[in-house]
Amino acid sequence: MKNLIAGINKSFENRIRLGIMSILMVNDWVDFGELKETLGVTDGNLASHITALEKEKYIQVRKAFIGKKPNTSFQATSEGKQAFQAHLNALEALIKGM
Amino acid sequence: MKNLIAGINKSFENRIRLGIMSILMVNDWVDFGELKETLGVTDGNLASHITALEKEKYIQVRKAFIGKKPNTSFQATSEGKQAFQAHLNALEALIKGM
DNA sequence: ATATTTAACTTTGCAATACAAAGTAATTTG
DNA sequence: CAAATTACTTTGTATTGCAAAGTTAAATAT
Repeated sequence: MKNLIAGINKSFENRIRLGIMSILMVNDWVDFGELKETLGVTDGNLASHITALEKEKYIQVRKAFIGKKPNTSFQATSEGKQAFQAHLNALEALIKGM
Repeated sequence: MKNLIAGINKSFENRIRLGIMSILMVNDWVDFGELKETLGVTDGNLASHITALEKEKYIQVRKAFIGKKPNTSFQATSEGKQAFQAHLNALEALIKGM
């Protein structure tokens, strides 16, 4: 029984960030509005969590226009997917016992 | 894709609390020292997380003497096990996608 | 019999985090 | 021109997390 929580990634501890990454693991280019609605958070709160994940280079941003409306969408980077998968593995190892 | 993170239990978001509960899911009456060593945390920090879980009635405490040394050990309550299992289920649902 | 050690905290103090709410900017639609 | 929409940013506050130091009580070493 050693180093049990070492693999847990601080960046993914928060449930909103956990939610964002989960969504982006299986969906490409999900936009701000959809994330916001899916997670049920305020836009300011979502924006700050997104910024945090961006800083770690776990997600990347694309700004575009859909029709005439501005649209910001997000994708997990391969680094992000890798790190998140590692986090999930650590979680699983933790749960399944030592 | 709805209510994705609703089942995530705030009490288990923190990795130390996650670690404590994981250990107590499969081990009965684990003592302070072992938790501390296994998780690699300071005693003050561990104590505070334990207090938090205790307040939620997710774990219970037993104070005893082993030989002549005082010994405090912990067990997950059935409420705690249930709540933690629900948390894990929520995590799994989240990860496996909607 | 003092002094030190050990276990398990508690307190202190500070830095980081989380979040809502309000404010902002650049369109676009009424 | 006014109101709405998108996507933020800023502000302010409350909570959390954590290390380090202090505390208590009993145990052991000198």
